[in-house]
Amino acid sequence: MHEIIKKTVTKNESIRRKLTDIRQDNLQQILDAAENIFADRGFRGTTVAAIADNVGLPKANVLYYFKTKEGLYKGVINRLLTIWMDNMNEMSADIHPRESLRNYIVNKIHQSREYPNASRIFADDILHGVNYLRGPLEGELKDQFDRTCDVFRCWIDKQWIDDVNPEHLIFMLWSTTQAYADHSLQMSILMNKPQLDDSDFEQGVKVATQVILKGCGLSD
Amino acid sequence: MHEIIKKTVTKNESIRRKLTDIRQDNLQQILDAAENIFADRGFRGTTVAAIADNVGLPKANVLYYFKTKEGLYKGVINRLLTIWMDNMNEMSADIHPRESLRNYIVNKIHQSREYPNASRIFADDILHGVNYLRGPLEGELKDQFDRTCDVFRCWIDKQWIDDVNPEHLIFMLWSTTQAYADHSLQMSILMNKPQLDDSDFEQGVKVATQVILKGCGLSD
DNA sequence: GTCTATAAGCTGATAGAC
DNA sequence: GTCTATCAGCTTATAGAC
Repeated sequence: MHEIIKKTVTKNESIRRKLTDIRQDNLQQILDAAENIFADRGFRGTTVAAIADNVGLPKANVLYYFKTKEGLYKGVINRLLTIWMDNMNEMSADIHPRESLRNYIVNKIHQSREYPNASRIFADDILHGVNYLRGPLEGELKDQFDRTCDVFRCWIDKQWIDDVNPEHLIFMLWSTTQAYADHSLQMSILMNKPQLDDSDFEQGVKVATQVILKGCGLSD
Repeated sequence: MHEIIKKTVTKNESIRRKLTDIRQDNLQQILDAAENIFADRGFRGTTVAAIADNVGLPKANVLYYFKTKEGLYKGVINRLLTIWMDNMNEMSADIHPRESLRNYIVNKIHQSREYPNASRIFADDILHGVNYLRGPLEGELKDQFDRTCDVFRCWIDKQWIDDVNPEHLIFMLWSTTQAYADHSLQMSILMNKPQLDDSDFEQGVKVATQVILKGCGLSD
């Protein structure tokens, strides 16, 4: 009898485990497809049907998992924010900006190349009325922003860099580096290329570090 | 008899003139409304009905003037491109970059403030699949881009500025200055303000000129 | 959990009276 | 030239059989 009970329990758990796996797998696949399509066509330009087709699932199934299109969009944004924050190598007041600032730029442009969806979806959210980023921007992103400003002020106090307004220096760093995701199409057209390649990203890193480091008073 | 004929002609012309005025006036109003709404919600997020409501005209009337939503969008883009190109103070190889480059930055940020719609609609067009800018980008905009690159190369040859890759320097100038239109919402949220004010645009100009001029090897 | 069928509403565009 | 009425198609979302 013990055996039977045990077996039954094991079997039930095994089934539950399997269903959980399917669920996790579907959630993952839906989020992946949604991320790509939202990045490509924006929130309003994306249809649930397009996402479902991309995963190979019926539309109703997608809506079973996420209930609404907005919910799915929020799911995508939240997942991207996690990666975004985790990958973010924050700058430190103790490490000299010559390395710290250079590292930050290299990292941000690398991120624009490897995860362009994040930058593009965020850009679309800010550009238009959707604005689901308002919450995070007022919370965790603002905290990070404030901390980075403090680091810059520290560097200025120590006279490691020139007296440059920290807030606007960050805006400059962000727009310059994120352009390699958001404006990559424009760049490639103007440079007569089908798309940006290794050398373009290299040049981008080179110009951004060269100009911003020297512009902040850091000699080569 | 001469008098009668003359009078009739005059009256017809007067009527035609008046109708032409109404036509021009309506076209203008529709384009104005469309520009604002396209800038706010993107191409796909904009409805013809919203534009018509904004002008106070029936939807069918708007479509009488522009036939299709795409046509209206193209009309808006073309009008913005004209302003964009006209307002563009191109840089000159003869004028020293200390003035020329500073002027360019001041002008671009001013434009981001005064005509944010242009920057936002262009950003949306590049960010998503719409891409009606591809034509101009391959034509007149590319010509201007190439000319500016040549000016930079000239400055480098004369050793007026450091050896900075001209293409990517322009990308940096554009993204930094246009951020004051495209990312103004993000900026204001992070700085705890309802919207950007005079001092923010001043600081933006200051930081951009300070960092980019010095970063290109131009001493204060 | 999955999927077909369908509701309910909106969108671009047109026909046709004035 | 203007506007009402309306169409055909698509969109989000749900009901209900399996």
